[in-house]
Order: sequence, then C-alpha cells, then structure tokens
Amino acid sequence: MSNSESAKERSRASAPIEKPDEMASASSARSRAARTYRRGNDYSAVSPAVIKRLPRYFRYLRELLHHDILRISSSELSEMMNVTASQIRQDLNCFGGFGQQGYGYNVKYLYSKISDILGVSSNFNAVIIGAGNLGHAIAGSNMFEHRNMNLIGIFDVSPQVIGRRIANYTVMDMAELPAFAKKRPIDIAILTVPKEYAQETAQTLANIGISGLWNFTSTELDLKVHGIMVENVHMGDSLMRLMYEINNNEQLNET
Amino acid sequence: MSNSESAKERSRASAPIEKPDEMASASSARSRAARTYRRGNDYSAVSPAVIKRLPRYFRYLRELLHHDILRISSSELSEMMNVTASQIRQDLNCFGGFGQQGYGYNVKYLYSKISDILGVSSNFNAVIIGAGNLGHAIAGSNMFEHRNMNLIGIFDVSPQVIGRRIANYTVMDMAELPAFAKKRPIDIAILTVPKEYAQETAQTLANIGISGLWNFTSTELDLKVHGIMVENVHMGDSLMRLMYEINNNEQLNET
DNA sequence: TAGATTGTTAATCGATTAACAATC
DNA sequence: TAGATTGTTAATCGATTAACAATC
Repeated sequence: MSNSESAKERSRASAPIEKPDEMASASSARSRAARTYRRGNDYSAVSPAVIKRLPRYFRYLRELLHHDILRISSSELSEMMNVTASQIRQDLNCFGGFGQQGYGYNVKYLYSKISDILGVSSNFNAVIIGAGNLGHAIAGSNMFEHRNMNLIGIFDVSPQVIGRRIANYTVMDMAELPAFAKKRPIDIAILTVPKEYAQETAQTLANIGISGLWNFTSTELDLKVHGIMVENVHMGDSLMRLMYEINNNEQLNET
Repeated sequence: MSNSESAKERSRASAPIEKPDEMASASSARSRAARTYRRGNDYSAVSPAVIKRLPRYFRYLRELLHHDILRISSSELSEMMNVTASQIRQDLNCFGGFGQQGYGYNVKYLYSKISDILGVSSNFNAVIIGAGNLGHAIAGSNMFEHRNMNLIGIFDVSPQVIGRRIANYTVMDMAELPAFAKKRPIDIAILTVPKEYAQETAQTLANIGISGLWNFTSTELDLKVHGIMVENVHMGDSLMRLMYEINNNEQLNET
C-alpha cells in the first residue's frame, strides 16, 4: 500500500465534500430474519461480472480505512488493485454516483455504500451444519463479525461431537434443528458435511426455510426451486486451477 | 443424475470406439519437483473463461464414471451441467478433438484427458503452512489423493502446536522449512496463517523456491515477480456474494 | 478560475451461442 | 447407408476499455 501515500497525505487536507455517514445507521441488533430490515434498491440489471468484483472492492476499501486513507481516485485505486480506472468507475456507477468530479471518492462513504449493497447491514443469522474440522475452522474465524453476521448455532449428527464445545458454541443435534429454527430464524446455512450427506441435508435445510446455503461440499445442489440461493466454495476446483497454472506457466518460462 | 439413465443404458452396448486408456500411464511414484515429468502441450492461447470451467468438467466426469456411464453426448452433459452443448464442444475443442461424430464422448478417455490438462499426473508435493483449524481441515481432507498430490509436511511457528500430531503428520517448526525443502522439493505451499503473517511467510516460501501458492488468507500476494502462481480462495468474498444474492433475489420475489 | 477527476457514451475486445458441414 | 453428433465457422451477445464532456 506504499503507492498510496500521496492519497494519505492529501486526505489530511480539508475534504471538499462531507457526504453523510451512513455507517452509523447501518447496523441493528435484530436479525434480518426477524423482518426488520429496510428494503434496498433493485440491482437486478447489474451484470454478474460487476457483482463478482464487489467483495474485492470491499476488502480494499476496508484496508484503505485501516491505513487512514480517506480519499482516493479511480486511478490510484486502479494501480493498487491492478485493474483499469475505467472499470472501477463503470462498476461503481452501476449503483449510483459515489464520487465527485475533480476530487475522487470519499473512502468512508464508498465503503459504507459497498457494504450496504453487499448486505452487511442485513444482520443475517447463520448456522454451521457439520462440526468437523472445516466447520470448526469456520466457526473460529472472524468471518462473521466483519460482516455483521450472527453465528447462532452449530449442528451435527454424530453422537461423538454433539455436546462438544467448539469456539464458544455447544454442538447441537441435527434432530433439534427444526425446533431451533422456529425459535430463531435462520437465514444462512453453512454446509460442511461429508459429500455423501450433502443432498439430504440440503433438503432438510430447504424445509426449515433458509434463504441461502453456503456450500463447502463438492456436490452441486440445486435449490433454486425453493428460492434458496446457493454459493459454492469448491475448494478442490481452486486447487486444480492452481495445478493447471503451475504446469502451463512453467512451460512458458522454459520455452 | 437421474436424467442420464439413457446414457447409462446405451453405454452397456458395445462402444464403437476404443480409445487408448491413458489413465494407467498417468501416475508416477516420484514427484514432479524431482523433474521427472513429461512436458505437456502449450495451452497459453486458451481463454481464461474456458480454463476456469475445466475443474467442473473434471468433477462431473468423475461422477459419471462412478455411475458406470462410459459414454456421453455434449447435449446430455449440457443438460446435466446446466450449460449449452455448444459451450461444451467449444471448450473441449480448445485442447483437441476428444469426441467422435455420431457417437459422443468416451467418458473414461475424456476424464483422463481433462485430468492430464489440469495436471493430475504432475505428482505435486505440497506443504501446509499454518496448523490452525483450517490447516487441520485441509490436511484431513481427501483433496490430495483425488488429485495425485502428496502432502509432505505441515509447518507452524507456534511452540504450542509444533510437535502435535495432525492427520498423521507431525507439525514441524517453520524454522526447519528451508532445510526440509532442500531434501524434499516443494511444489505447492498451502497458506493458512493469520492475515498479518501472510506477506512475510509468502516471502519465505518464495525464497525456498515453490512453484505455486494456494492462498487462504484474505490478503492478496503478488509473487509473479518470482514466477510463482498464486491462487486465492477468498472464502469471505464468497460469503459476501451469497449475502448479496439473498438480498437481491428476495426483493425480486417480493415485488 | 483552472485543474482534476468523475460519469457516461462509443469503440473494442472477448466469450457465448447458433448453425451446419464433416464424418463416424 | 442413414442417423447422430461432433468440430468449426459465423453471428450474437456481454464485458472491458478508451475517450471526453460534464462538473466539482
């Protein structure tokens, strides 16, 4: 982040604009599942390619804030992120004019906007299904605080792990899930069960009425009929892409 | 996989072609790092979009084999995978003519070809850097056997975990890594350390001469100057995309 | 005001789909 | 052989980049 020092310095000069700080009103103690959220805008026309890039902007903007950089231009950001300035401006303008001509972008304001678009103020409730090593790793991560999510439970079927403590949670019996879901609405289920149980577990989750499934199994689950969004992690695919790149790049270097 | 029953039945009839079984000759006991691998073709002209899809073909073909389906047409596969038959034929033809007019594709042959392209026969040696929950989860997965990779060690800096047994491996001291690497060449490092240590650890890994880095930290590491391929997992980005989809899709349903 | 940088339109590039001739 | 299905070319669609007028 060394090449943004100039931006840092400039940010200490008085900023010509003072956009409202929307961060403060963003979070609420209650879950989105409790139907207290305010409906956002309709972004259905925004292209998938743009949406796929949003979380990366979120990460970089957060990083800028950590470095007390309060102002940035599309060209400065483009250098940092290794994309074109044009793309950045195009991407951001899908959601509204967040910048100011002659000035650039207010990092704090932009970050709050991107956060809102991504749903950080939704206060989702999540549960982990499968208390194996991966479920354990996810439970212990800081993934949730950073995104205003509430991990409200961890479930498993194995008597050997039910009742065990994992990252401040007591693993519950999968059989208790439907009753649990009635008391505390579940927005997102994180699926870390063995591949063989993925399909049936997904069906159970569909029945209790989740909104999204974060799928760590290598199986593909079609739950669109139930209106459930599925996001696949497919770590194995990622590893194979790496293997491919190593082989292919090395050849280029050697030839 | 219910809609492929017809393919299954047909596959039991005698197949008009008998492509050579290249699977048998694919694996070797020695590591690619030991420079025993045969150089592959140059696929540098193949578009990134195609390459990104290859692991998914790999998964589906493996699944077909498990179901004893030995023959498939692009249209049957397209239905299964929810893509166009045209795309499948285009994708596969980037690497050569793997099918046969009037017949379709021999699943076993196609699987072996895709495997080779992805580098499954490269016999990569891998180490895990960071023996936390995530490192533990990856070490215990079946990720490696399926891809002919050898997990040859797990390293950490914390005296509390060094010496502990994890999935049949004894966690080694990070300080021993350079010496270890001299004895057993490392192709791929799997980085599961806390974000704060990502950069310096990556530098250490670059110095011992790895070929690829599988990055689980949310930091982006530029090691292209060292000719090292980096593949980022960025689980957090995946979670945010899910959050976005839930918000945006629900709105559509409600309006 | 002049300089800087956005927002936005137009041009280019890349990826997907359609169509069909080649061929098993 | 006739039927089926690939391999491949051409047409369409979508995504990225370039350029510049608008404007702070």
